[in-house]
Amino acid sequence: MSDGGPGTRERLLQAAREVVATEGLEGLTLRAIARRAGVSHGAPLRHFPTLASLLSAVAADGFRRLVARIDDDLARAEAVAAAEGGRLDPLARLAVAGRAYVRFALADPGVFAVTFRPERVDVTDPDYATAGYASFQQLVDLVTDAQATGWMAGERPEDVAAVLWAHVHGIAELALHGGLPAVVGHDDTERLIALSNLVTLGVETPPVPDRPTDRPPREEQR
Amino acid sequence: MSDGGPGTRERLLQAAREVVATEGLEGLTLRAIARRAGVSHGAPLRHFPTLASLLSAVAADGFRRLVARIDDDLARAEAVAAAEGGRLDPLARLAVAGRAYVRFALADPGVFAVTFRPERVDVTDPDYATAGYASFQQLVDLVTDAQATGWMAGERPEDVAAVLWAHVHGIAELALHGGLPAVVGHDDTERLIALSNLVTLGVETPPVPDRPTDRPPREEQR
DNA sequence: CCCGCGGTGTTGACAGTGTCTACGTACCTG
DNA sequence: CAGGTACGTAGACACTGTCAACACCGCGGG
Repeated sequence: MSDGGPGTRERLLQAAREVVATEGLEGLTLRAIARRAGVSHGAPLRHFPTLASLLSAVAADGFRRLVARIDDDLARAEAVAAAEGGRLDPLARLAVAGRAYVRFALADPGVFAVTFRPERVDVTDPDYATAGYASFQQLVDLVTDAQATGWMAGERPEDVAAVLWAHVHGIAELALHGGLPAVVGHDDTERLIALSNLVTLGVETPPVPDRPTDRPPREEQR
Repeated sequence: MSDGGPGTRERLLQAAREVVATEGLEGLTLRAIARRAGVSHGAPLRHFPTLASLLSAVAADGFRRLVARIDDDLARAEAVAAAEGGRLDPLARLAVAGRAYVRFALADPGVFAVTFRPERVDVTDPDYATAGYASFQQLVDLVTDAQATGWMAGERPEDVAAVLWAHVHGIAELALHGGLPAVVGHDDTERLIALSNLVTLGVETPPVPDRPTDRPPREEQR
């Protein structure tokens, strides 16, 4: 047998990402995933007991990519600050993490939507739960650092982290599905992110250079 | 004409609210609504061209009740302040409105969930759009008042309102579907609301007395 | 050898969904 | 009284997720 292609299980996960990217949440159906992966409509059930568990696997992977993206943006912003002979304030780091969260949501809206839609995902899936917990813990650590400077000192870091997460998540959902132009008159998400960070943290968002591999150098095609 | 009960159209809307309250978003199906209303599965389509448009009507009504609830809580908090010989700061009014928003979400989770789920609602429905716009405008007015005191002066009030709305909405979604205990270790939503207001507005949330008619005696028009 | 056997995939069911169409009725108006 | 219109029903259609039955295929043990 040729080991050239990935296993069917991986192909199913990739097919799910492609379907949600092109057809949206509505079209994210078990049979559509099977069609995209080139297998029969019953084949996915040999690898996942149910559709929700397949989507949970996609979501857990999304959590892990989110954590990596935030870490990467933090390192990137820190490098900029170091080049100017300084270091990033803990509040500034929180601001960078918040922007990275929203950017991640905008870069992969389908996976992001699946991840936080409890009616599509099996929230009791252990892999999903631990990946989500790790993502939350990343934020708690940033909050703990910030509290050392006196900001929101005395509050439980988990509570502060939950509030900040809710705020940033609300911004992401507004940018994704809220119809920004209809409600605000423009669609400058970056401005709303900066304003959100200013309101919650009282801090300007530090610059983060665009990553070279963010989008393959393909111009929009016709 | 109208003699015995409400018209079929009203019965359908009420049935939709009951179904989502008891069966959740998953069970909110056209045929389930029809069954609950005691009509055949095709009858709803005589009043609404599609399921999404029926849910849009439910959502638009939800928007109007939300506006009324926030106005009511504002008046209530203002009365408390007046009894103590003072008046509410504009930032304090924003805090009261934010708490009212979350409380509304918790009081009617089903309707709230439907209202902000674009895949269930027809967002182009004119009634839905104008009701949603009115709700947003209520917030913009509160923000404009607060800006007169110097807070976030110079920012477009629509932008500030959008950010605050996203924050409060994120808190509501976290409280509803985020599994607060799993992520934070307790389920004290009031504390998270207060903390959110403290972070965004730098202000303690003023007290709002519980309304006596919070769950009104479900009176039917007869 | 071949025999079973577990992993994998296919096919065909089944109940349930939203929506469309055909049909019936009851009521109001000209 | 005739006719049209609003409303409700029943049946179909193409979907969906899930399950059961069947087929293939690489193996290890009699």
